[in-house]
Amino acid sequence: MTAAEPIARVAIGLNAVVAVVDDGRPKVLCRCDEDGVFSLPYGPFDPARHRTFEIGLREWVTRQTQIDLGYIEQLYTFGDEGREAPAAAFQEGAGGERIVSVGYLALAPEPADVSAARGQWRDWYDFFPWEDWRAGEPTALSERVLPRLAEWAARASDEAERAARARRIDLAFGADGWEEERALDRYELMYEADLVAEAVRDRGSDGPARAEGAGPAGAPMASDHRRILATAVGRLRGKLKYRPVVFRVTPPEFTLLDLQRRVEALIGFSLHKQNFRRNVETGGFVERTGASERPPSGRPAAVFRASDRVRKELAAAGLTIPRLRRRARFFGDDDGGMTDAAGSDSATVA
Amino acid sequence: MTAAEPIARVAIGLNAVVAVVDDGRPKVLCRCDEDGVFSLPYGPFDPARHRTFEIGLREWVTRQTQIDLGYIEQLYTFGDEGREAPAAAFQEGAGGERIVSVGYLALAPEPADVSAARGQWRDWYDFFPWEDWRAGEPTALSERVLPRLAEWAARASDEAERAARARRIDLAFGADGWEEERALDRYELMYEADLVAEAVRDRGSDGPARAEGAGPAGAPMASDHRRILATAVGRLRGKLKYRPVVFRVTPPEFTLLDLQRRVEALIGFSLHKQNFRRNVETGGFVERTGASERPPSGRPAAVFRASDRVRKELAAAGLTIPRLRRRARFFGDDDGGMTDAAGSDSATVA
DNA sequence: CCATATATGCTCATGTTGAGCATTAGGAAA
DNA sequence: TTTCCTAATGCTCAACATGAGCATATATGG
Repeated sequence: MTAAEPIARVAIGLNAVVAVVDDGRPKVLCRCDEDGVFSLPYGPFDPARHRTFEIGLREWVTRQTQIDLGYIEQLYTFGDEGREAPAAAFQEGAGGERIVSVGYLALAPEPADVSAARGQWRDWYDFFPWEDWRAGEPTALSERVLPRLAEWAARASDEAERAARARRIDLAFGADGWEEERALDRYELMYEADLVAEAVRDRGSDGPARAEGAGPAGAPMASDHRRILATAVGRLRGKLKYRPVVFRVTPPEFTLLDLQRRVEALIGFSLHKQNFRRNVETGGFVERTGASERPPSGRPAAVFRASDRVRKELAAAGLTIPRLRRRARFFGDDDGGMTDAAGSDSATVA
Repeated sequence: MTAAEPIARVAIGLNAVVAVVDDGRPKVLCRCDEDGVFSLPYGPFDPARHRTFEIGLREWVTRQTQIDLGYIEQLYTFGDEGREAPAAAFQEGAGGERIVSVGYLALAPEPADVSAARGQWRDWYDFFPWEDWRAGEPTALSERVLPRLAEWAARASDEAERAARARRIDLAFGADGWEEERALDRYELMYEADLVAEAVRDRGSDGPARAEGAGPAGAPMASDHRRILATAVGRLRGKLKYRPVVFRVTPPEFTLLDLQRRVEALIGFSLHKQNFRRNVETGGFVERTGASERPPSGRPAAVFRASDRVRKELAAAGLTIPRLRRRARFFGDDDGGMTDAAGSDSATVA
């Protein structure tokens, strides 16, 4: 009741997942340290200098990569012990102490040149090979990941735990259908099952991950950055379906196929071309510029841009990007399943 | 590049929005201080004692209200200056310094008795009268809130700002259809426009809010708690449509009308009874117990419970609640509008 | 038995979705 | 030029989902 306790202060780290689609691939801005370990741009939050997290984040990213962030959105705040420590070395004088990470997602229409700043744009599927279903189910998934998860479930101490593990695997890895937004669940499960290198690193456990490198378990990242990246992947995938965020990773003018490829890159699976076009056009998201573009071969494609309405909405800085009325369905979808969504989260544009 | 700066430490506050539906009304657990100001249960996060935020949060809530939280989910982390300070008095020795609030949403099937702990279950529409459309558009909205927002827009210094304000009002307050999930956007806009008492308090500005009390602008709360509550309302409303979360605010057995009323209470508008039933039944979310219940008058209603599938899913503690495949629509909805959603966010059950 | 209040069953027009066929328009090869 | 090849585009269709509302069933209280 009486809330008088000595207050512990905590160091807060700001992490950015800066995503673009380049050459048909979803890429994320990374830095690569001396040991070849990738990390996200990050830095400590200093309340004395920054009125908001976002201001601090923008400053850190600019300082580390020379990039000015446009659209950004808060993802999640990670506060659990043992996930951030090993590589959270940005701090001097914070050794061993808890660091809370606030993750952000930023989107940009193209990869800026970051070579001067030791930056790199990495295909995010390097970190999550099992998430890319554009060419069908990834072989790494069925041949390596799932069997190992099954072993992990089997290793459970008792039957109840075994069943619980099996159920979680089914849910995350889609026993009844792959759900692309579950990227975080999948990564977390693999972490728990010691299938990713970070788990071995953090827990000193000795799993199959040690020998893998960037194989079926994907490339590891510093600290809890891969977890933050997985959060970003899942969040962006969810959002793509309900918000015109694609236009944040798209140049002002584009063909519908280009647009589709960007969506596919992020969402991780392929779409029916004609239906995609119908959806986008009849939905009033795009409008023709009148120009057309000749592909290397084939009929020229009409060039589009985001519709006036969408552009207005994207310009509504500091306010959540809008949607129109969505009929309420309770509480699931067509398959009788349930989908994952969240309420309004805010986003800002520099 | 070199990340060596002295690291500032920050106090972190954990805030819980504990929601139930009681007697057809959505209620939130509050504490009421000496001055009659409501606040959410909260307390500082102490990394030395709590391995995770959630553990800390559960402890605080239990200590303050004797309640053991079940399902909880992280909402958002608020770090901006000037929103938390005035009433964030839980700390001794943190005076004036920045406090970061991590907000959580908790759901329970019924209101526990919290009278002994100075707790109260308050109808959340006391705080957001404009959010309850169950009986049609709230008069407070059209008669008081909207006109004042229009005045605020008109007061803008220049035309560009005026247009921007008008656009934001349209988006948040649904010029083309009310979107129930936008609760946070609406509250934030009202805060910016000095329509809510907290704005006056925080900024010392002198708006119409001062004279309102809990009138059309709703009852104020301590610190930034009302903002956190608005976040919770929006998030829960969004989630209700895609996840079987209703069953977290529902007793094990219920009639379909009871279920519907709970959804309506949270979502803030009324539903077509037969269609709701069709949706819930054909979706396989519920199953009949065989029993029936006699209402005060009228035909007895069949008693249902959450289906086996739903119960299993709800039991998947520590993992995001599942959904089945949702067909990808890009990137909007039927009306050609765009909807708000987010990716996977995790939730745990005690 | 009648009036009243729900619960519950069903129908219907409309709109959406997933698939796929057919046609069109450039460049390149024959 | 004519023929191929490759995409872009236009359209059709069946299955299903959604929003509304009519009709019936089963209680309770005169």
